[in-house]
Amino acid sequence: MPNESGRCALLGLLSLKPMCGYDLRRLIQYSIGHFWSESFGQIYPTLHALAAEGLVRPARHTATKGNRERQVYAITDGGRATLKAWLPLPTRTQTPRNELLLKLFFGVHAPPGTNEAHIQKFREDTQKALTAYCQTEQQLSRAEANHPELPYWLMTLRYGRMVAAAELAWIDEALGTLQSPKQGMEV
Amino acid sequence: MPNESGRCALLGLLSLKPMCGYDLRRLIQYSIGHFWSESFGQIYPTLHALAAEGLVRPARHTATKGNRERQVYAITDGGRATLKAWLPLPTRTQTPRNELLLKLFFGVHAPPGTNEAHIQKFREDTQKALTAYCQTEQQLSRAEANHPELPYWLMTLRYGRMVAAAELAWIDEALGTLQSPKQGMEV
DNA sequence: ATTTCCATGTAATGAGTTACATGATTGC
DNA sequence: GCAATCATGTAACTCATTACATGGAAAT
Repeated sequence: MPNESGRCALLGLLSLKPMCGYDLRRLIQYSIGHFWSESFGQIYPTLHALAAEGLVRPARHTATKGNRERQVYAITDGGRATLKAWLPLPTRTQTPRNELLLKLFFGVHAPPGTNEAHIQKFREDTQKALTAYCQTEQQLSRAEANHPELPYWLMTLRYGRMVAAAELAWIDEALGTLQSPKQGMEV
Repeated sequence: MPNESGRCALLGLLSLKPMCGYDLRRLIQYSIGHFWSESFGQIYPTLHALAAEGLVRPARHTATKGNRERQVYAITDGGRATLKAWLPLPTRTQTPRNELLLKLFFGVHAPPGTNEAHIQKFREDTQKALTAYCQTEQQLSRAEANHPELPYWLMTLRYGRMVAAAELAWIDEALGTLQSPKQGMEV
């Protein structure tokens, strides 16, 4: 099967409750958005494919609140089995692509202030992300206090939090280095 | 121009010295491999395109040591200008895709031991990466002690090092959580 | 003898985003 | 009245890996 992880991301979320494509998109951004993303262009065709294979099943076809009709999908037993079978498979790590580090690597050729500006932008983004992680942790801990999956969800949030903290520490160090590049970085 | 960063990665490396596609591939893995990668399928066509635009220029066409002939490319003034113009452009962050965190997020459905095994594998990989960063830092600091770009190179290595250290800390915490999921993670 | 490394290139395949088309409803 | 949100879907396009084809030379 091609793109097994994308399919199983949808299956995993549908194991929580039946949803339509639009719901899935929103939930993805809120829940697993900091380490996974799917666009509409992926979600809708994938849902059709999953339905064709019997891993999800079209549920009610409601026109909630007079809006355009929503096609809700529910996971099937086959879908749950597929999810369970996928979890133990070895994870493949994606080839990294960090444009900030790439530009910094060639930073000697950049006009004055360029590198600093990129890092400052990165600091803002990282700070925002860190704040979001903390907020989500608290909201989730309260709203889903007794949910059996809560510890797993918090684990992934902790990852984001700890990496973001490390990035902020690096940012300060890097800005210091750029002020006096001759000194380099002591090991 | 499509794929500007991939092109500029090659231009940046060619600004160090003229190289053939094979050299570039090797140097990419050694120098920027922990945050950027290019496959042969990208490198060779890109080199042709860059040559057609006059950003690189085919240099000697030698059959070094009796091997198959190597097509060496050198960066041109136009290529240097393109690189310089690209550096200040805003960096775009790639959509993250971390299969380990995805599987952990749905970890409640996994057979016993699955999550632990994934994290253990991640620990080994991260430990190896950390060791590699430290080695490269030392080698580079000695071999290129007076190179004006050394501080920039070390900066990117530091990033890898600090993030890897944070990941190792998270790993230990996460393994602890998996032993007693009821306790969750205190904030 | 056989594997590994050097060296270049193309074709097939797979992802995955963005833009577009459509249209109702809700809030400002 | 207008923008934003809800809702689904397709088409075009970009990006990138993998596999394949070729073949000499060096190392084991």
